[in-house]
Formats: sequence, C-alpha cells, structure tokens
Amino acid sequence: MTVSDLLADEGYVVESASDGPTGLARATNEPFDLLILDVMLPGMSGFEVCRELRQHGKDVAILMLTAKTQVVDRVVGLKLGADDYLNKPFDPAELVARVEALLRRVCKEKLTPVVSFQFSDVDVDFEKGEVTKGGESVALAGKELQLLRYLVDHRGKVVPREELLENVWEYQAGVSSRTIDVHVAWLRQKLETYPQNPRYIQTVRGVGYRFSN
Amino acid sequence: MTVSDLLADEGYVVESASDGPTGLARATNEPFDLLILDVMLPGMSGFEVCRELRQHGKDVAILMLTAKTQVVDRVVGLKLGADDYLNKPFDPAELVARVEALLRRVCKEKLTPVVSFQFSDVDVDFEKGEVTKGGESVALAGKELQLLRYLVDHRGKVVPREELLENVWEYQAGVSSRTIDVHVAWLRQKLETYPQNPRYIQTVRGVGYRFSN
DNA sequence: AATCTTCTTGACGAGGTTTTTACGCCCGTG
DNA sequence: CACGGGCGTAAAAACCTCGTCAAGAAGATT
Repeated sequence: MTVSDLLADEGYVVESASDGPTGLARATNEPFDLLILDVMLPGMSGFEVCRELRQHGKDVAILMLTAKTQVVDRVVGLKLGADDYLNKPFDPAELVARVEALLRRVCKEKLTPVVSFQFSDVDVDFEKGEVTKGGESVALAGKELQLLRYLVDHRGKVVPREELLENVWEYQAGVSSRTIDVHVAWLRQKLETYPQNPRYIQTVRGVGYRFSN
Repeated sequence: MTVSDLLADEGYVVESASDGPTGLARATNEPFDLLILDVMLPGMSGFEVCRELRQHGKDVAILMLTAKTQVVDRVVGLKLGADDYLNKPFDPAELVARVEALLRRVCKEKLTPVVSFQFSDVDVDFEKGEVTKGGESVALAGKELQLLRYLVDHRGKVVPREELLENVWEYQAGVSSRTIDVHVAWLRQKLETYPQNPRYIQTVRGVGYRFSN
C-alpha cells in the first residue's frame, strides 16, 4: 500500500509527483497544507526540494521520509527546515498520527497570518515591518510595503493593474496614471540586484506585474 | 548530561520538574514555549500530563520522550496531542534540532508579558511601577507606564496607533489627534539617551511605534 | 482655596510620502 | 520603417504625518 493510498483511505485529498523537480514545481505553484518528501527521489533529493522551498519562502509543513537510519541525516533534514521526519519502514498508523499532528499545528498557524519571506539576499518580515537586503536594513514606505505584500501574496501569478488599484489603492477614484509604475520602480530600486533588469518583480506588458522567484 | 543541561548550553532558559503532578501544575500556571515530557515520570505518566493539558485547552508545544520502542506508544503519544516524539536513547544533536523545529513553528508568535525589563541604562519594574535610569529614579505618570508596558510587551513588533488607542486608551471615543505622540515624546524625554534621536522607542511612519533593543 | 500633576487638544512647521506630470524608450503591429 | 500605446524614470507638486510647544481641563494634594 502506498503512502498516497494510505492517506486517501484516511480521507485526505492527495496529490503525488514521481520525481523531485516535478514535485518542487507543483509545491511551488500550488497551495498545499502538507508535503511528504521521500529523501530518495529521481532527479533531486528530498533534502534539496526541502531546501529550495524554504529558501523561496514556502512555509508549508514538510514531513521527510527516508530509509537512512543515521542520526546525522535526521538532523540534516530538520535543520533544512523540515518539520518532522519518519524512518522507513514505518508503521502506517504512525505516519497517519504524525500527519495529523502536523496538520493540527499548521491549521492553528493559518489563523494568525504570520508572514515572512525571503528571496535573493532580501528578507521581508511583514509582521515586524522590517526589510533587509544583504543584511542591511531597507526603509520601505507604507505603500511600497503594501504593494510588495500584495505581489508576494500572489507570487507566481500575474497581478493585473486593475487588481492592484482595487486592493492596494482601494478603489480610490482617479488614482491611475503612472502611480503604480512609480511605486514598482521604487521597489525594484530598493530590492532588486539589478533594478534596470529586474528578476523578481516582473512586468507583464499590457496586464500588470508578477512576483516570481 | 541531562536534557536540561543540554538545552541550557544551547542558550535556552530551562525549568524542570521531577515528577508528573508538579510538572502539570507548573505547566498549567506558567507560560512556556515548549514542554519536554518523559513518559516515565513519578506520580503521573507523561501521557497523562499531556492529555490533561490538552483537555484544559493548553496549546503549548509538547515533545514526548520515552524509552519504549513499541510503535503503539508512539501513536498513543501523538494522538493525545503531543507535537513530536523522540526515542531514548537519542542523539543530543537530534533533540536540539527537534526543539528548534518545534520552536520555529510555535514560538514565532509568543511574547509573554514581562514584569521587569532593562535596556540601555534604564531599569523598569512593572510590578512595583518603578523606573530608574542610570540608577536615578524616574517618575513616570500612569499613562506613560501603561504605554511603555504595552510597547515592551510587544517589543520587536510594530504597534499600530489603532492598537494603542484600543489597549492603552481603551477605545475612549475621540481620543486621538496628537495624544499618543505627546506621551511617546515624554517617554523618550525621560528614557532615551538622545530623545531627539530615539534608539529604543522607534516611530514607524504611517503605522505606529515599535520598541526595539 | 491654591497649587501641582496629569492628560488632552490644537496650532504649526519640518520633513517624508504619494501622486501627478513630463518626457523618452521599447516593443509589437501594420 | 513609422506609428502608437504601454512602460520606466526623474522631478515637481500635493499631501500627509509626526514632533513640539503651549494652553487648558480635570483631578489630586497641600
């Protein structure tokens, strides 16, 4: 019986990927409550997938699964940002119990929108209202922070200018012209490594902007 | 080396209890970030302590520790509401790694109210309501002390003006304008080394204030 | 009653923030 | 290739926020 089947039998909605890169891509673009990563994956180890996700600010719950029994591996897994770890072979009941324990914690946290996020050498803590780039503190004005937050909250997707006007500028009649562009330019100026050739805050001509990492 | 010593060496503040009922009482009455429960405890098993706490709504993070190796026990522990589980004997590094993983999830939000606090050459005792700067007693008026306390309790975070009005001024209708600023100015005047260039009581333009040290 | 302390408020200015304006470039299209 | 709309950017203009001061109200103290 596979892990998928096991959890499906428990009533969970499960998706699976058969290799590392595929899983990483899915985990990056779709919202999940919990990831179960096998360390031994074709193309990319579970450790790598885990590290990639964490480095890109994904705070989804991660349960690592491996046949290795050396303690050093368990520690490496947890240090990389996994939330729990399970040895193969494992008791199906224990897997289910751990999944439940993890989900219970994740749900609790969903209630308090704690958002921190990092990309490149930039670290954003929306709660503290602090932004650093390469360790140096960066001063962002109110609108800049709101705009960044909105883009990051919708990272990976194109955010139409309309949507930004509605949600960041709150329907303020008349606000248009180049206002959005100006704020985007300032964000790039302050956060991008090459503001002239932005990598994270991308322009989608004719539509809007997209944050991508 | 005991678990207490191990974690203390890592820089954590640790308290321990030598039997089940004592631990339960302490965990009930004092705020902790994380509990480590041995299943084998005099007077009351770790399982029972865990269940009691959960039944009374305590959502503190719990790491269970046991020598038993049967899977059934591990499952029981998790089902009772423990967040993680570790077999004895364990690698000290793994314990630390798990504690870190748990705290990362749980501790993010937790800020426990303080009774005494010091920064710079200032010493604040909220219980006695006494404040000294450089050994000299400083007289703080009621509102000033409340304001300071609120900021210190939320140190590191930005406290919006709204929140201050709600919690320090208790929704008093109409109270706004420059009232907050004035009290902040007085605090700075009395506590900051350079009131004109405040280091601890910071203003976050457009949002509120933040205490930071 | 007189005085003192605490709290609140309004005026004002300095300085930061947001929007607008203006201009030039780039890119896709005819 | 010429054209036009969309975008980047700088600078000016409009706007807002906060720190400070001074004055007054309310309450406590003497």
